[in-house]
Amino acid sequence: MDGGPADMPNRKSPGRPQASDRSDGEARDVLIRAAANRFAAQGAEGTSLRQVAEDAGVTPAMVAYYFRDKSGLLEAVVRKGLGTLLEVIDASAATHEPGAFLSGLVRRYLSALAADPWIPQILIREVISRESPLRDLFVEEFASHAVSVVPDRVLEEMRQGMLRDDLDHRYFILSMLGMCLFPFIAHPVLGPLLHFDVDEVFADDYGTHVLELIARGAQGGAS
Amino acid sequence: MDGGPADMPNRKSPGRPQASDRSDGEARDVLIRAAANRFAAQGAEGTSLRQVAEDAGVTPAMVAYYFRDKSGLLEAVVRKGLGTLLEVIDASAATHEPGAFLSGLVRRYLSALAADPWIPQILIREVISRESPLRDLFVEEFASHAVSVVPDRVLEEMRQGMLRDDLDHRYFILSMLGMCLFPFIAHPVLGPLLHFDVDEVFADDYGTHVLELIARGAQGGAS
DNA sequence: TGTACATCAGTGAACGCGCGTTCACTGATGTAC
DNA sequence: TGTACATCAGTGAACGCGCGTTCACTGATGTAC
Repeated sequence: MDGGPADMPNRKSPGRPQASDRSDGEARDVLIRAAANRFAAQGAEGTSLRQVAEDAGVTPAMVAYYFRDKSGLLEAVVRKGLGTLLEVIDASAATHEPGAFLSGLVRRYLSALAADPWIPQILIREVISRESPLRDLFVEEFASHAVSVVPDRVLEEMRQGMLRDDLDHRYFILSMLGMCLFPFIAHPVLGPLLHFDVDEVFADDYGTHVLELIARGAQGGAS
Repeated sequence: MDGGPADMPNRKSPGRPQASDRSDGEARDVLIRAAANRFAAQGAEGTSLRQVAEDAGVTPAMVAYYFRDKSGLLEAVVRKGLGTLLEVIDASAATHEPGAFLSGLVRRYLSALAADPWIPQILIREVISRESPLRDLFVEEFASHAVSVVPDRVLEEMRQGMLRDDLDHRYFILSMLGMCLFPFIAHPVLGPLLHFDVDEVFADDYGTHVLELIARGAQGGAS
């Protein structure tokens, strides 16, 4: 019955695994992906490291090994999400065609969120609304850069006449962010009720809606 | 030193309290208010019943006494918030002046959220995005009613020519909800960065911004 | 109008479970001589 | 080219703390006779 050292198909066994056993991603990345999905679905406090570890196919002790503790794991997840969003901002800022910044940003933003819906969910639930060390990370690593780029470009589009110059740009940014983020957060409950799904097609259609709303407003001919 | 039965200024003592001791609100209401604030600031899972009880000036056992368990307390908090929002919808729906429904709804909505910022924070974090029994409560007690009223009135305003009839009303509702809710959720982190506060004055100014965005769009003369 | 009793609004100590975290090991891999 | 050793990637059992929850009580209040 004991066919030798290679008769266990499962990976779980003490000692350093053979290099051939290590599947595609390293344990560290697998943990981050598993944690991102769990944290988005259940909240970080509602998720146990045992759950995350089981999803990732490793032992909970691995969290301490790679991330020191649970908060380190959450921080790694958040850093990954913020990195994605920073790329979106910088890619949009690279365009200097007049009036193309805002529309490019909206489309890239929605597309990125549709690809990784855990990003807005975790940012809203674990970072933006909670007072925590992650808040500082968010401000230092992301918001300060975003705030130094986006409002300037919005004001520039106002000066170029692409946007009304009597807009309060702070309110405008708030409403843009709200429009773009909300569908991804509300999707679990409003998706079935309003019949929408968050995928690449939705990102495209909804982006068109948002940009048209900016361009023409929503009011009909009877103004 | 022992001056008799009335020498303890603090309330904590075994036995039923004297009627005169019972301060304004009953313990049940005090617990709901304390829980609403804590849950909004730290999340429900990040809040212990001992914290809530201490804020309310009672014993954690009181949660079981009035609400059976922690989930019952959260449910009571959510019911209270949904009740407030239902009143807002019904008050707005009572107006039958053409075109006044949507603007009235936005203004009342923002005003109600400014008065009780814990409502959007708890709805987003504990109800809307999480799969839980609260989701069903939300759908049955609130969303089904809201969905039976709001889209019809929006479609009516489209027919009356107040709104463009080529709008996708589902996307329109999503973007309106996002614009109205987001500032209250993001306020803890974006408030200091964008210099805004969520109070009655903000509700008024921001409401004007949102309604103008709907009415005219954001685009300048160079369209 | 007294009195006995049920009820009501709460206390406070204790329990047990699940969680994050720790720690002593293990066996494969890379490296110096 | 061997061999000894440090390192690396991971296991798995155990620990202790804090949490939600339970339970036996307590003393004021309302009520029936």
